[in-house]
Amino acid sequence: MKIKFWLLDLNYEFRNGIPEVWLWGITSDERRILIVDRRFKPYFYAVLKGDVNAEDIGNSILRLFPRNVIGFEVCERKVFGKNVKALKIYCSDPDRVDDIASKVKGLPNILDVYEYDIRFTLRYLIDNGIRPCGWIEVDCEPLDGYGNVKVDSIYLALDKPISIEDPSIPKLKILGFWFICLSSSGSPKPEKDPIIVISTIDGDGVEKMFTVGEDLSDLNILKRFIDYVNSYDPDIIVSYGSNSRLIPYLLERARRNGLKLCIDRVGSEPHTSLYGHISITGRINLDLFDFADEFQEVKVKSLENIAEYLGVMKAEGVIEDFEVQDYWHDPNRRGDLYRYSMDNVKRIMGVYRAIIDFAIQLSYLVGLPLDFIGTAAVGFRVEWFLIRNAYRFGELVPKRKEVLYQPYAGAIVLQPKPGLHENVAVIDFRSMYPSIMLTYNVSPDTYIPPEEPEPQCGVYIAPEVKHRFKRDPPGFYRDVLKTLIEVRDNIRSVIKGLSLEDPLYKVLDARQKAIKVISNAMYGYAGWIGARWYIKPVAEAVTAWGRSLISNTLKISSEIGLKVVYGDTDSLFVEYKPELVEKLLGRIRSELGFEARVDKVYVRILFTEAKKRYCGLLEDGRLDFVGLEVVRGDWANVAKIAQERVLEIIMHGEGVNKALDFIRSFIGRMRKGEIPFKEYIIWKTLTKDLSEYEVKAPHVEAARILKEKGFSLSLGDKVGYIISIGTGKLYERAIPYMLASKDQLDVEYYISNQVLPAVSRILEVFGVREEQIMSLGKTKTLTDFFKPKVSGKP
DNA sequence: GCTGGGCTCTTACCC
DNA sequence: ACGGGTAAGAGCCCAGCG
Repeated sequence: MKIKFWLLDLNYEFRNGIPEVWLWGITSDERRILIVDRRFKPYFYAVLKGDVNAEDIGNSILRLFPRNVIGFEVCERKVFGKNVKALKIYCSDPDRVDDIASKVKGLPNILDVYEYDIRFTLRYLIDNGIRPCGWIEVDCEPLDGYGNVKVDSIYLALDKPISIEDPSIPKLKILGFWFICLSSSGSPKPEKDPIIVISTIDGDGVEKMFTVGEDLSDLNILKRFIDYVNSYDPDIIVSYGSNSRLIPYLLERARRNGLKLCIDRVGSEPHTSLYGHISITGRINLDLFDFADEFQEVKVKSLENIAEYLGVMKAEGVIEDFEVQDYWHDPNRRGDLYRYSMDNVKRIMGVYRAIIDFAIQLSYLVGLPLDFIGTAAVGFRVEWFLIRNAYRFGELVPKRKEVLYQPYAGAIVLQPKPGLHENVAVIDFRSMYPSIMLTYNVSPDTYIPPEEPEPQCGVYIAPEVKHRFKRDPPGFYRDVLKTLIEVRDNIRSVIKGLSLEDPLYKVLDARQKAIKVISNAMYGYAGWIGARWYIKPVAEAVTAWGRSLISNTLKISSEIGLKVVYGDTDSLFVEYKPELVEKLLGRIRSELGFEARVDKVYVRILFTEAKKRYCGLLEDGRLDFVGLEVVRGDWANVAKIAQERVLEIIMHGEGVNKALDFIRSFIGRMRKGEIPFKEYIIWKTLTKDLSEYEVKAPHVEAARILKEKGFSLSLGDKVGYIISIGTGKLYERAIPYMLASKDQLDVEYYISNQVLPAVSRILEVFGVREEQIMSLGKTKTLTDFFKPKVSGKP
């Protein structure tokens, strides 16, 4: 019989000497099924020396490893674009492929071995051309003997699964959860601190809450939680921080209580996978924290901040770990704990709804299961996408090598013309780096090293660096990028015909966004020394062509008399004279062979002397803040608020005097203590282990204090601290914000080292020096603002 | 012993 | 554990100083 299903998750089991791939699926009539495929065998490639008899070598390998090697095929493949003769060597045990490959590598007439490090389940997906979060059809028959598996039906695959193009998504059963623990000091420790409330919400909005009694024994609530998960039987279990914190905590609490946390579909506990995330067999363990990086505007990546940013819920009523005991021991406030726990599940469900379409499409495009895709760093997302395409291209996947880091030149950034400019158009090249790779066939398999002769087809030569790339045939990157662009254009034209309410709209829009993300990350991948396909000249050539594009555009601008005020990498900021701008775009198209467009027009734009920092007023009255303190996460809010307000005043033409009035009154309010404590917190990331810091720094000292008090901190965490009154270095005066109070704040430090630098950076452009801001001396008049003078720099 | 200039370390941004 | 280019503050070092 033929079964069509949507692939949720997969794993493999080694049973009776046969590797079985288990495909967890959902059918269109919403049955949960398991398909077992015993037909797929693990393998690796051995590339042979040119003049040998492949059959003989294959047979000798068969004889050498009678139990482990079960067959071979002779085949033609490519290694960095060069044709090679290879043996595809099939093994019996997926876990021994690595080992056999390394032994085969040592045999005579073998040049090298490949693809022994591609995981079996991913190998299965790639070779069958099927994708997680996609529809699949397979010929199969019912299968018995898998009694402990919790699905509606189990089948044995009789043939290769086939991918079915169908963008629809079945109704998934979702369960969001959160819990709160009672710690006596610092962060809760699962070895001693019990869970006091577990809250859940399902996909239909049904809320459940499990609470402990006065005895603080969490045995019972863990049991009830486990039972509930199993009876609801979700496809996706979603939370925030599940991989690093929540599930490990639950596992340890269960263990302490003599329980097994059996919440998967085979009756076992969650386990850590090779990729570092926690796997719940047959379900998706979705950790929304893994997607927090997508929201660059949110600086402190807490659940409440992400949820607020996405418009789910205000970041209010938050109860921090160290405050839990106060609430618990106060009968009047215990309810607040329960409310907060449930609020967090509401936040989780809201964030889930905001990201799930994108996550599903990224999983589909890249081919990594939904629970890996979030955990995978950008480089690995690109890489798995490439590996899948390499198979199609006949290119063997190179192994990762240790490569020496060698920096290379990047993009051009122009010195901005400081001051206020009116009517400025931002011209940018559309997807500059991907376009360059496409146009000049820049790819690891088209690169011609200096010692090699020029091929028949001719070469493209990169400016400055002179790296050469074959004109033909299309390289691996060109092929992949071309497909991505075609698919994206296609989707965008389909979307245009859909109404916003059409369920397909959301799906397809998410898909085209996923494609864009991967396309734009290809250049970065190419220059990453950890990349399997890393070849420095590939990345170096891309930036060289980019620089020449920008400098040629500059030349054309000056030829046609269009003034340029700034530019960065793939953009030029020019005075907005529509006819001249059109002329420029036309010449870019005809003379340079690239597409550029007017990205936006600023009614007014302010540059300081610094690159990468400006503020622009858009036609609709909104302000763009770029690079300035306003958008940085490592300045106290007082500085950001003050700078933002000053820029509003200036950009809307209200004049320098009004800005000065504002600053003086703001500083006055700071001194009177009218600004809330939280606006003084400075957040900085711990980028290494505390012991590895070479110099003392405030956030590192604050982190040390926290650690001493029993708070757990790890790499990548943000530390919030304030600077307190006192003498000595800043790092001696830094106090973690949760241990500090308002009266300890060194307000004068914040005025002189946070607020004044942030606002004077702006006002300097108008000739206002920092000392003048505080003095009540003569200040500029309103008319001066319209004839801005640059401060007295050489 | 203190000061200030210059260098280094560190973080976070832009594209 | 995706690239290079850039700004900026605070720590740190040490020459120079009656």
